[in-house]
Amino acid sequence: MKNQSTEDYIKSIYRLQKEGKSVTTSELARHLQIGDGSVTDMLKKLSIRKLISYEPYRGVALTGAGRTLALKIVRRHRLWEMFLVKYLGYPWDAIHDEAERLEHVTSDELERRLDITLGFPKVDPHGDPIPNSSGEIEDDKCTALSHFSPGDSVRVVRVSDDDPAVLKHVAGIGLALNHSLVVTKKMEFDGSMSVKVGTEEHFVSSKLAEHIFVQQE
Amino acid sequence: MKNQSTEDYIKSIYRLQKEGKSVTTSELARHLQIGDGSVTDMLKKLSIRKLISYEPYRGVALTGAGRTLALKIVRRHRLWEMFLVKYLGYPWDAIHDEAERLEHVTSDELERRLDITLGFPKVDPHGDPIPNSSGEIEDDKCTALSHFSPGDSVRVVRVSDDDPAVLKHVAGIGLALNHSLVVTKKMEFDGSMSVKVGTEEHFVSSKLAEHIFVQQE
DNA sequence: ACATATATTTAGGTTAGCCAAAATCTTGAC
DNA sequence: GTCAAGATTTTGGCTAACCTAAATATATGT
Repeated sequence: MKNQSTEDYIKSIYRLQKEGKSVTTSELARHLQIGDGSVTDMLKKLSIRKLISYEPYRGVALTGAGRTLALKIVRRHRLWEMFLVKYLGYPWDAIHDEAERLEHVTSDELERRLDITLGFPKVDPHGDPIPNSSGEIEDDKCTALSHFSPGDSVRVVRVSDDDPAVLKHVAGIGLALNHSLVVTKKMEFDGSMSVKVGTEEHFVSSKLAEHIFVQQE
Repeated sequence: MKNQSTEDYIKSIYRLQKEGKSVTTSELARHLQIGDGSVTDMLKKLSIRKLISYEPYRGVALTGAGRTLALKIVRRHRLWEMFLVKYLGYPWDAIHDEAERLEHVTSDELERRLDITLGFPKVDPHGDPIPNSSGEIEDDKCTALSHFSPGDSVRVVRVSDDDPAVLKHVAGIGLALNHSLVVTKKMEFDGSMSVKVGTEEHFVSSKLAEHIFVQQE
């Protein structure tokens, strides 16, 4: 489908841009698992359609229209994720790919009705904010767990959905959105820590701690 | 998408085959709104993939695998229709096109969960039977309203979803699935009739009567 | 500043699915 | 049985999105 591909590019550019990475051809190619040459082709087309500004050899940036489209796709993706969990009982580590497909076939009407049925959710099941219908999105004010120290009491606000295995593991140690935990130990040499969830104590590698985002309580 | 197109062809062939029409190239082309030559191309490909048996100049028929695929798509379509009505509050005349898109991006797992959440529905919102997960479908034992005569008391079992306007009109005169009605008059010269729905009397053109399927009570 | 490593673009080629027009087959009237 | 009308297939072409390899631009270390 024409849409499919366009939307994938725009979404990836949005992601990379947001992560602060410079959005280069090769970065995009890696992200989309597509050859560099193919990406260059597509960037030219997206540029003609005014969804991105593209200067050969200088990387790309979303235009206003591009950003609007990106946020629409993100909104649909996250609404679907919410729906999959809330109505179909999916675990939070199995929703990404389904939503990835559904987002591309979602009409304005369907988007609107999903939003209503779900009760206008503000965040998706991983805690990522859902842009509103006007394309505004709140930037989250949370910090990676890895930045905290023993004694700190925090609440889980978001868990990175980059890797389903991380999500599965997080659920496995009894954590979920809005759960509280206390940092009990921190190994300075490798950044790993121990945290107390309820009455249980769990080991958290530094890698894992970078994927769990929290707010201090 | 590769799937998209394949599934559209297979579904159309299934439909035409079921309606008893001979499934010819031109019939398919008209149904799919595609040029005759393009259809010939595609039929050859589908034939190679053993989804249809195709004899040039002689039309096509689904193979076992083709029929299985067709029923899978029909199942997904009708599950989605059910979902759109039951959970998102869509009116029954606005669900066809949405389901048409959703059906192509539905994994086995999603299909399974939809089925469970909906409570294993046997028919979609228009009364069309939903094939089970093994690809078995009940053939409906209903008759067009147009075949009945004054005095007959019948129950609405299915309404053709060919034309959204028909669905809208049927709802407009207070009819829905499982509602009862009595034929009060029939004009022999044009086949139109009057029916009593609850306390109200409504005119039903012969065209309309051919799209409402009922069982005698 | 220069050479080289790396990133990016260009060029040529592929596949899926479509179209329009030309060629060919089938069928029904006579 | 023949022939024209209608249906079907064939042919040549197009676009979107991809690929690989060659060419070119940028960036880096000294």
